Amino acid sequence: MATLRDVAVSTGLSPATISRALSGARYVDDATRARVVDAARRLGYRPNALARALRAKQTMTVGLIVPDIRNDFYAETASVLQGAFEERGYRLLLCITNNEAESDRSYLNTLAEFRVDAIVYVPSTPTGARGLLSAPKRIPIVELLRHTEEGRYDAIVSDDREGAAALTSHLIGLKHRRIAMIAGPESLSTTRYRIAGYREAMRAAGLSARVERGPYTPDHGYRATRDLLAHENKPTAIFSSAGPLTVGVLRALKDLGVAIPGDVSLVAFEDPDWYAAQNPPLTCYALPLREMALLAVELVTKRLAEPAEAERPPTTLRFSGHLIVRGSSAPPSNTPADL
Amino acid sequence: MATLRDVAVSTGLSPATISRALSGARYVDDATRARVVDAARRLGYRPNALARALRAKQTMTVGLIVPDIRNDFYAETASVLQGAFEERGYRLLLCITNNEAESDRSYLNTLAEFRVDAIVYVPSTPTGARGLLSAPKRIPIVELLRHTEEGRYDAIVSDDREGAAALTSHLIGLKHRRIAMIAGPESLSTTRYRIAGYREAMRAAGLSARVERGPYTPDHGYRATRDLLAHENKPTAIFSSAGPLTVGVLRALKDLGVAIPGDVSLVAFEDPDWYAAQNPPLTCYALPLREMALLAVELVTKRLAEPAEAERPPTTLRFSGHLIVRGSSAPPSNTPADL
DNA sequence: CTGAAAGCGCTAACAA
DNA sequence: TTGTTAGCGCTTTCAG
Repeated sequence: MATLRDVAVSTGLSPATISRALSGARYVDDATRARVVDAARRLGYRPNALARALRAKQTMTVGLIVPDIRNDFYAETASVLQGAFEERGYRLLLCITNNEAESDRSYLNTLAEFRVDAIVYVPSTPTGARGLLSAPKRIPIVELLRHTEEGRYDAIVSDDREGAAALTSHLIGLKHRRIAMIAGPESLSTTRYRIAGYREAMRAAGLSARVERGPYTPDHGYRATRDLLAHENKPTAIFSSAGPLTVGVLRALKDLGVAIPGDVSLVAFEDPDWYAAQNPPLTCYALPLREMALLAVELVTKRLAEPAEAERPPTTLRFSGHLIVRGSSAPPSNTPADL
Repeated sequence: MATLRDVAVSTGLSPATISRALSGARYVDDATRARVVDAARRLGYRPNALARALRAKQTMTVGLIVPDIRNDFYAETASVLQGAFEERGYRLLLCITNNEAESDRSYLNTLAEFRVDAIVYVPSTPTGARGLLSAPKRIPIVELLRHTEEGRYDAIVSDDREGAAALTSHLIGLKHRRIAMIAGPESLSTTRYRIAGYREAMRAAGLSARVERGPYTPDHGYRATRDLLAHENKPTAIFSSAGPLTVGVLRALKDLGVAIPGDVSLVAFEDPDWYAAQNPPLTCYALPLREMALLAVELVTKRLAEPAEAERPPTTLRFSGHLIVRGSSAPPSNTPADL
């Protein structure tokens, strides 16, 4: 691989001049630059980003830690982040934790070793980036979508409580009384808030809650649904709190021959593309994912660019989504709603 | 940020010893190592991966270039790759091209500058990694899922032609005669092969083909479907050649009040989770994505590890998927199939 | 088993 | 405008 020195030798100039000609725009004779650029091309020279980063003390790389890239929720987020950072000249180092707390710790450290300029972090732990405590240098971290107990970092989160309450209230408004929720693991902040919102809405209506906890997988959605419908007093409505769960719920309802919304109403958190394409399309609570991700980029680049920003205390921004009523929710069959 | 030298000073040892104690396992006294490890922890020392890579001439980083991470097809692939490379100690640098050829070129070069040890590349151009031609050093590249004209790299691809033919033949077997295909842009190898497979099956049955080309987006799927159903001689079956297209197709059919499979049968390429959860579940052609991705990792690490492998000529491996018949395909209503 | 010295490829003072 | 020098943080001979 050709180095800057090779270009220097081949042109009879000094390395410094090559460097200036190729990156530092100023102080180079036009003719010289032309000669350099030409030689560089001929030699197939590619600057070594590592060496450059080592000198410059910045890698132009941002670490992204997400729980699961197959989940549209995070895929959409990653996609937006990648595009926005790309525009600003940053690369993205992707880490996938599968919702495992131990992975969080390990990736956070790996990213620190790689000297990423910043980290966008969707935490899978209640405790957060404390595994980084070793690193004295404060590397900007923004927590996205989920957040941790300690308020040491910027956080951009959704109002999960409100969303869950909105979905639940919608069902209650349709006169459902036995509404079950299928939730994720309680170690995650989103899960806790969604459960809280659901419980509050139920309590306010004098109804008793029923929550099925488990991992954020189709399997859990499937099993929970079958469990819920296996017993007496089965729910007339189900609230699925995440995309992967919904996949399982739908499969289970199909396998059981349960009609939506005829036998059971279904509402869900988030709004991946395919929800609207369902038959019937799913009532859901949609979050402004794109805006949230873009704000994360904004926040990070601001902290990176302005030294003064580095010391500003961390802020938490909370975004609201909105309820989208579609065909999957209707009054329970034996209790017509008075519309 | 603490450096190796800081640890050296703090222990009264030399940098060389610290380095050996922390990475090079051999030739260090146990007591010394303990002292070093302790000091390192106390100082919050994190080795600088950049400096290490610069010296070692390997970054332990693999570049991944995919067209669209929101597409389950690539999300699943990325997820498997990330896990497998992680296990082998490699990080993943993620690039998303949005199916734009120019992005391919630019990312390929960025990755070269970053001195990634290898690249897993899902190409969005017909020409391929020729934008890398500048780099004399041969960096291992494996083309995944799609491939390019030049056979200069290892390639792991699916038998798209066979898959498309299988889906089409399935519909023909059900006695459909007007079968339309909704396809992607012809610049992509997958598109060309899928179209070819479809055309061949149609021709073999003496039927005339109808292909709607466009970008791999729900929008294109939506518009194409509406177009197809707007005219006389509308198709009795639709073949959607990718997940994002299917989202649009389903939405259009719903908006038009067209029943599946009553009015129109629908079959699709690939098999994201939610296909099976559809109502009716979608007949599709599923590819062994996981196996393909794992093989890519295998191939890359082999080339990386064994110097002899570096010179082995590139191979192309083609994987077959299998047809999964589900509820979305049935005989056309006015022409009952003789089963 | 440990230390000294050199250098990976680049950039940024400082001189010329 | 161009060249010289030093050094980012690490590993790796080569001596001791």
